[in-house]
Amino acid sequence: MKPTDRKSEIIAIAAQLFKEKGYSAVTMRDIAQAMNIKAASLYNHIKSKQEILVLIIIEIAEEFTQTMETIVHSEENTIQKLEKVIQLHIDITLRNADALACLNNDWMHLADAELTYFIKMREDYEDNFRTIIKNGIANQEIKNLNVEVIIFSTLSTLRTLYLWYGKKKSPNPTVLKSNMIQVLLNGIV
Amino acid sequence: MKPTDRKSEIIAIAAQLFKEKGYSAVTMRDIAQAMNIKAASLYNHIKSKQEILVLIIIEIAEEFTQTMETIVHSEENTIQKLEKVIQLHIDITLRNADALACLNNDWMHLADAELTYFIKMREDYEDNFRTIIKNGIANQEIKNLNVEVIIFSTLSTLRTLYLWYGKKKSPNPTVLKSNMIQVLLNGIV
DNA sequence: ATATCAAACTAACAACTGTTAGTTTTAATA
DNA sequence: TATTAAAACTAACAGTTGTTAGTTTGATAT
Repeated sequence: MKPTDRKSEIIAIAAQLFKEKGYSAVTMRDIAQAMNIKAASLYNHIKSKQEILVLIIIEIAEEFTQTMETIVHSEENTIQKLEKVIQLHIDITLRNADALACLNNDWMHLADAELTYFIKMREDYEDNFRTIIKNGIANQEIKNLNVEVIIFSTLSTLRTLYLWYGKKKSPNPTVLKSNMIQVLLNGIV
Repeated sequence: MKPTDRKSEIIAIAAQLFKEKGYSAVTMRDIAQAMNIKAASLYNHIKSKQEILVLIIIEIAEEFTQTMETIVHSEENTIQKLEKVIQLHIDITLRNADALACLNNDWMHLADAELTYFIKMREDYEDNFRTIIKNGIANQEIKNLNVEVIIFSTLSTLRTLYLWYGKKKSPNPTVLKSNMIQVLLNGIV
């Protein structure tokens, strides 16, 4: 479970702290203290605080973007595609909830090229999601409701999974997935 | 639209800035600049930066808590109660999206008594929501799915409404409400 | 015209921020 | 044992932070 090299360790601990208090509220001295070293020592491993944020966010954003790309262009039907999207979010949440929290809350503190890049990926992701839903409606696999409402209610839930997972009352991954599919696709009534 | 007194004006502008960058990343000088005054002048109207946060968050949290209390103890059936909850979130989102964003993202920067108070209100709110769902399942008004999954998928969507409202593609409030009820209660498939 | 008072201002503070430079420690290798 | 390189350290920097003290401005009421 423990990261092998020191740099990964810094990134993991930083993500954890960012999740709790947000990027701006966490100081380099906070991160250092959590590792039982001094702040200056961090710079033997990383270039800047900003670099930590980039390393936390971009990799995971790329995984979302690329997997979504694959799903959209697959030959499956709409329901199967949506199940794959749900699976994607659950997988990443289980693997790295801290980084996901950071991506959700602190992306706006990215700078320059990385900020632009991130926004582009997010737009692409949502556009691909929109395509799936629109095709589903056209095929009558999905009810003819407002597309934006469908997208945002589904994505809101999937994006904030990290907030709920790990709580006492949250179910195990398998139950979570099947229930999530039920709730998001078929409703609760 | 413009707040009558200067203090409300500060709170409104602060909420707007907090929404964009988060509490910690916004400085008193940022807030002052947005009002075309100097940072020190803010202290003629407010006690501290922390007080601004409290004023933004607590009032709105109390409204959620109290209205939810009323809904739970009403004589309506489960579906009607859930519709009222959806209505509550939409109403507050439309009236004060900035404060809602702040409540969602910056509550952890509350301190001492207010932090405790806020967490208590949030727990009460979720407990009441849980009660509604459990009763609904017992009455067979709601499918017998995992209660926590139902709660968190619904609440996630309602809580992050502020992220979506105001975007070009978002529908008008009436359409939003009816579609939201459809999607959250009856599903999309 | 004078007094009043809210609300702006200037100047400054002590603490904290990210970061750099240069030095010492630690542990593995030759 | 001596050498080396990674990774820790101390000390300090320049800029920013929330906040206070004391002063000036400008409009309103006397």
